[in-house]
Amino acid sequence: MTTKKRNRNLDKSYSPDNIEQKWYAEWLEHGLFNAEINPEAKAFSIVIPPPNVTGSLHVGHAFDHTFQDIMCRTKRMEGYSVLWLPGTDHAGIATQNVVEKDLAKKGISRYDLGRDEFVKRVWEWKKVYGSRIIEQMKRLGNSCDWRRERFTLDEGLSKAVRTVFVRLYKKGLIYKGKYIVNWCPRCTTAISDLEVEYDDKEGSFYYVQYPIVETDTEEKYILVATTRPETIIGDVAIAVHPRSEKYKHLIGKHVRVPLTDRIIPIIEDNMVDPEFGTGCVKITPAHDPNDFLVGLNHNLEQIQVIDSRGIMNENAGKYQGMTIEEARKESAKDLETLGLLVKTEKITHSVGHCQRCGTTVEPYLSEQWFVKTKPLAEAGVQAVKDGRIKWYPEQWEKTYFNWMENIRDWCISRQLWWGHRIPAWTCDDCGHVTVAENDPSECEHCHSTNIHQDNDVLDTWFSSGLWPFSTMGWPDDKPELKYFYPTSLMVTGFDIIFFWVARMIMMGLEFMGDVPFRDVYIHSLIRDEHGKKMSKTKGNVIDPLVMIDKYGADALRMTLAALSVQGRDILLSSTRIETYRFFMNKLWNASRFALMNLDDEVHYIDVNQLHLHDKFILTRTQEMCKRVRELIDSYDIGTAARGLYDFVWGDLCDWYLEMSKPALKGDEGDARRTTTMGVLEEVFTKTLQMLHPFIPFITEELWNAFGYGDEFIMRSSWPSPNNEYMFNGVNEDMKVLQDIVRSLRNLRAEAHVPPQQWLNRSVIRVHSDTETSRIIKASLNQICNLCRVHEVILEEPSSEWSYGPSLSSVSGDAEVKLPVGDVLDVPKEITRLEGEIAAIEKTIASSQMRLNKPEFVSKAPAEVVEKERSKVEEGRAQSERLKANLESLSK
RNA sequence: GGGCGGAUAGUUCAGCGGUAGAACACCUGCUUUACACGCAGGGGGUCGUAGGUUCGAACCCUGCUUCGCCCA
Repeated sequence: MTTKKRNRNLDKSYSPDNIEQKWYAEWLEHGLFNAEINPEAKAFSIVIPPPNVTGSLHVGHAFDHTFQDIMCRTKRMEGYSVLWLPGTDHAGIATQNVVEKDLAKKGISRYDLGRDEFVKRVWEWKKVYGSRIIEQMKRLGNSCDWRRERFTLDEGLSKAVRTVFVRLYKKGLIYKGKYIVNWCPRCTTAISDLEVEYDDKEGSFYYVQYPIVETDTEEKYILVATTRPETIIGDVAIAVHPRSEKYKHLIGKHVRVPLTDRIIPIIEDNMVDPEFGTGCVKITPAHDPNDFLVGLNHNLEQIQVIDSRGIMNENAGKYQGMTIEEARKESAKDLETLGLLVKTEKITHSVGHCQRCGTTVEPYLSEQWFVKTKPLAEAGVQAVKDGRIKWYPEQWEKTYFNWMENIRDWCISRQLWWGHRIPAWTCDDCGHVTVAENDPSECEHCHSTNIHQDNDVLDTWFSSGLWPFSTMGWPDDKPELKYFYPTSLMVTGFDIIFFWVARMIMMGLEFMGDVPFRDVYIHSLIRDEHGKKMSKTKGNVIDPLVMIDKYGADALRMTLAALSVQGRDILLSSTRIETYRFFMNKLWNASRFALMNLDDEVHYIDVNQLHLHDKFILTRTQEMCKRVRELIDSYDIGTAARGLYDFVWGDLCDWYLEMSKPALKGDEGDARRTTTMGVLEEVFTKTLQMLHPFIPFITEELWNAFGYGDEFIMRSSWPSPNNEYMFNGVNEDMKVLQDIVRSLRNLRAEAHVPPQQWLNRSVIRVHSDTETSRIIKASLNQICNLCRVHEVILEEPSSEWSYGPSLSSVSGDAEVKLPVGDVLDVPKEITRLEGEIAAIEKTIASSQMRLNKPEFVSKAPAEVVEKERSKVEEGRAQSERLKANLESLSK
């Protein structure tokens, strides 16, 4: 005989306080999150998308992490050796900005400190604040192997970054050059194309006349439209389309650049759209990416008039020292004075902004490092086409292909101090650039010791791209890499598909020779309850930590899991979380009920003692074990969570627990009581296990209360369906019973019988040779119990009616009646019956209409036709019975 | 300009070829011996629009309207 030490003194309502922290500490202490290389077991691994070290946990992380935690916990229970590898990234610009702002409060700039001292300060800052988000992740219940926590600027990861840089450089896939890049004048650094966000902004089109120098033309001016008059002083040409009827006779002539004395040519270039604006454009190679290319093709001068801080420079003449905005106004005014400004026109155009600080991005000519991405991208496309990587939902594959197939070179240098400094040293004597993994002491070409390291650091995403293998010790040959790489799954938001997912694929293929992950699950973003993006300025941010404090981590996790659907934004509100908080209490109380009715003995189920409702809940439990696992394995955690919610609240609490009460009280004898206890044990054990990945804390607590604490639920195996407890047809039979019960309860409510009042009897009239009759007969006591009547009488529909005035309704092929004596409100009951009859006849009519169509009968599947026929048949029988009742009332 | 996704009950969403569902909100009863963080019952939808395919369409196809996102 097995016994369990039960805790029958659970609080009347669930409170997550203490419980969550207590179990997290226990799990940690027992090393349950630790990933071990176990050749006997299959590996399952996820590397976490490293949050920004400056950040704090927002609800998007909470969602992302809940999803990963559910996967990891489930896989552990399924017997995999699971690695969930956590960490943070150094977020170059963001972190540098934060620390600079902090210093600014004390009136210090990073230049006052110098590079080394500043970087030291950032590290200090990181030490103090960088662990905040990690602590927050723990509150959510993340089962990460914290021993393996990594940071993109760690020694190991930095080594990986250098190795990759050097190898790509040697392969010719990294190069340095002077190009137009996106430049943030506030952050004073280059940024990649992806870090520019475009917004429609109000602006003006300035129509400016450029005086033609030659006198042999009919026109004296050529009219150019520009949004940026402040760059006119940097103009080096006017371009027209070679076949432009309007302008082709001007090709080769010259114009005088307004506001200057310079003379520039009118050139032809296919890039010009003759339909747009005035049909010709000014060329400013130093301040526009398109003009830059035109300038290269025509070998034009590059005149920079704006500096790295967005201030007009020494080439800008009288505008020197002005901001771009000021210079724009001022030059427009001057053009007007000169009579060269024909008109201005309001337009909306797309303007790029720095993703980090919102400042208008400037096209800026500077020396930068780039990755030649084409060859890497081709391999990345192939990996997905081959099926080595699968996207969930599949549609994202298209987005990925589209970007990868049109990829442009990636500007990887940043003019920052916080980050991986570019491992390139230029020789002051011979000019040769030495790129090396270890800091060189001399130029590899001329052996001069007069060398200096490049000042720039690498884009943070350069190091994030290596995350799936750099975190496992690459470039060293580590057993982790063999066992856990490629990782099983990447879970992240669609907003970083290009920034990160695509780059990990390229880097993984290039350096590991294999994909970084087999599956990539892309989820939507969390928005507020009105579908608005959460932002601090809008004040609609839902802080997951506040929600955890208020409702508990389990409630938040369950909410996020249940709301998750593929391919749609997730709208979250605190009332949503409240709903799932109530679910925790429901589960708590259901368990409390079970515990109050269990003794310390573990009772086994005597299959011969099972009633319909027992078989039903046992069968449903086994079905859930199979289904939930399948759903989780196919990443459909939303359906899984909602299914569990409905199962617990509906099948288990509303029906089974209510129906188990008589047996548990002993009303059905000892054998029934012990078997029912066995059923509770079976159902609760498995239910808690299935719920555990979603709501780990409360399930661990309840697992203990049930006395299973010799082993953590976290370490238990995913429950497997037991065929002995699966019974054919019980779900359908149960539905018949439930419909009868609902009909009777409905009659009670219609007659305003107070819920607690017991009625003497109800009568169910059904042919005794039917399934329905068999089902009801076997569950008479249950009907009494659920409908609060002392007696249920089963009789033939033809029997003479002898129970006086009563309410009646139909349920399937049964007629349910509730004798209520003289209190029957006859006119009201007549109206109700008429309504019920009308509803039934409507369904008969619609079925009949289908059956009347010969095509339906001949073409629809036989079972569908049969279903319609039986609907008509049953409907007619029902309506006849109700009509008879109606008639007897009307008398 | 190219691409993607959404439009279903008051609200937020499931359903995605065979009789419209849930949660919240609303209404009516309830101190029913697990739970008022609860129980029972109820009202509420011509499934954006116009066509098409089909015996049958919320579901498949096409156009349109509208909202959102990504890319250029």
